[in-house]
Amino acid sequence: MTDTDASPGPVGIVEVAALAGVSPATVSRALRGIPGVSTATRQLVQKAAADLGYVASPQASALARGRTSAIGVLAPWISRWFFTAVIEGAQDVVTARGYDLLLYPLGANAGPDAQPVDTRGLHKRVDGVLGLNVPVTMRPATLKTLAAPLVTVGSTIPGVPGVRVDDQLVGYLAARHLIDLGHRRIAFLGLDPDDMYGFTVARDRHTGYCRALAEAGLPTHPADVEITGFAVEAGEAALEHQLAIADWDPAALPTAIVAVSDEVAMGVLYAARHRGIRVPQDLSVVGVDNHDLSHLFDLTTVGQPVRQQGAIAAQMLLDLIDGRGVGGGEPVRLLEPGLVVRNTTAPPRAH
Amino acid sequence: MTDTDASPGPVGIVEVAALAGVSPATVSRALRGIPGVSTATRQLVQKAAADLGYVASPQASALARGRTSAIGVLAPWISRWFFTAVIEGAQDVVTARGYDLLLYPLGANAGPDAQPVDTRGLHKRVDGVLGLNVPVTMRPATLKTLAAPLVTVGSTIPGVPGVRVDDQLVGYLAARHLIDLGHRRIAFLGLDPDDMYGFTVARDRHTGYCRALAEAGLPTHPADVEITGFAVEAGEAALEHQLAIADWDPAALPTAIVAVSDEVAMGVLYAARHRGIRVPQDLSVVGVDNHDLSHLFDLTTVGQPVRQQGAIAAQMLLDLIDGRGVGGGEPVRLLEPGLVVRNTTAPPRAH
DNA sequence: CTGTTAGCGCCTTCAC
DNA sequence: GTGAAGGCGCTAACAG
Repeated sequence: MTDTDASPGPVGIVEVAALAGVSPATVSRALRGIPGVSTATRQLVQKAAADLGYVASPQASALARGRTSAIGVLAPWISRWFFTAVIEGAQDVVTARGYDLLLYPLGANAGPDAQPVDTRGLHKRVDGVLGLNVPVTMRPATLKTLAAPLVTVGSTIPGVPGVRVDDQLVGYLAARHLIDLGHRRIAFLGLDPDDMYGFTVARDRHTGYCRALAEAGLPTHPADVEITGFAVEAGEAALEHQLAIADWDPAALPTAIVAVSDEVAMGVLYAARHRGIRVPQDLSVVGVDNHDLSHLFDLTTVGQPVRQQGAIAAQMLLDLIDGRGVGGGEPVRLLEPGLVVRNTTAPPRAH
Repeated sequence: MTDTDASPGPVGIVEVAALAGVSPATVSRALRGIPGVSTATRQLVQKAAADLGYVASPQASALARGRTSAIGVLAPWISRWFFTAVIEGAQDVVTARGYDLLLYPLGANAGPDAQPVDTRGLHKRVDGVLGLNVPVTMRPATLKTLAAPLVTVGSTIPGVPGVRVDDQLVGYLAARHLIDLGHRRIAFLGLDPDDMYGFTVARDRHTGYCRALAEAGLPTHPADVEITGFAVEAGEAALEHQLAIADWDPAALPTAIVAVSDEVAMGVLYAARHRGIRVPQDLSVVGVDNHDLSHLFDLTTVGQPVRQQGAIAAQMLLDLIDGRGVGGGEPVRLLEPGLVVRNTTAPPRAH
């Protein structure tokens, strides 16, 4: 395995061709595993390429083939654990197939007054797009001008293939767990700020929560449902707000809380601790995600396979790019969530 | 602002040229803000381009200019908070300058028996590389074949420009804070697994810690320094190990701990809680980073400006790419860490 | 100030 | 099974 190229000039396909004593066309064919090249020639070329340390220019290749060998990740931002975990899952798959991953964080553009994302020309950069909780503001016209296959992870867009966890089941499992423990007044902290992102996630989880309550014959109290988004701070604020509504009497709080994400749950735990509310004795809390750090809080949560969603979505996207439709079935793959019981849930205090 | 292009065929530079009644070359010049185009013509072209929804093909442009307008991020992995925060900081800067960000996680290749990273051809994909805690295994020959400007963040490579926090000062501030509180036996949990990554980070922080102890005339006890890496689990394990060494007698533990990262500190806090060791009454803990979630643990920590490091590094890299050397001075920018006192540190128990 | 002429490096018809 | 020619879409160097 020779690993040096002392050649000063950049090595292109012609250099390899010269060394191997064949034409550039043959080099191209040989190196890409295209049939119609004798085994002997192929090996000869491969050796020459290796000796020279040749790697085809992605730009030139892209220009000639009309393919970029890159896929883009569209996400509101990336510093939330969920997104990076999905990206890692996707990365493995696309890398193995020779694709690069481009980051397109929407940043400020994910907010309520987001500009319609300019996706024109995106298809010139990437062969496909992975949309992580793509905001509603993207849908109207921009998606049409995207002109590249799109697969979503998390929040779903009608008519667009995607991967997500069964969010209604998520909400159901969380609420059901609390009901089974004996709770009868359960809050849901986690509706989306009005149309902020257009996530279907929060709404679906709320729906599942409502179903569990209904099944158990429990009433739903409007004040027990809060709009939070997914951030830690929102969880803190929501518990404070609940306290305020309860006239600062902890005993008047719901006895249990379903948080839309582990981050929100962490915020709730934090606020509870600082208010002297004991978890789980005074208040039970369930999160969602099984965040990498959730075990540090002994947080009971409804886990979802995050990296796996990224991997599956990437696979679907690559298949789409290759013309293979999403493997004959539903366009949206639903994964199963699973309850992870730790220590932030317990039966309610006896009155 | 017309925003539709009903034209079926893809619009290229010639279409725009035709509509504007000029040559492709003029379109190219006008759209890229190159001087030597009359204001009238420029506006004409811009209007035509807008009407057609034209965006130049990055590949074609790259091929013609010999520039990719992309920069690569080389990192062990991305799901650690530090890395994503750095990336976000960098993203803003590069995006504003029209560059894309490519992800090159080293993945399994970051481990002790990592393959020398294959960076040949990387320069064909990107104009520059941002190295986040690039492992030692990359240094030998691979860096030479990189053939593209490199700027590091975090761990430094001799002779390579970079941005990092003053890690010795980090270690010093953490230890000094504990000393000032009255602690006399302070552990350091955080040396790197032997040469695993070749980070300079851990070593430097340890050096600062030693200096603070020496200044205070305190002895350093070898058993009080542990190899952990940067992960949560390592923090848990390290405290368990400390307990084992102390024959499971909490009173025989050091009274304070400097953890190399907030994640390690979180692990320590978790283990302490489960062992009934009270923080900060029985044990003080200081972390490093000021992680987004560290306030949830009331964690005292030595904060560093993470996103800012990403932004500065990106700026340096772009300057390097543009031929402007790193603005006349040290090749490595040192940022100041700052102690953030919360509630995991207190004076030691009186004997 | 603007147009014309050559490529950038590779891939893909077509011939052989 | 292999080679020769043309072009992917844009930009840079030279004219004018």
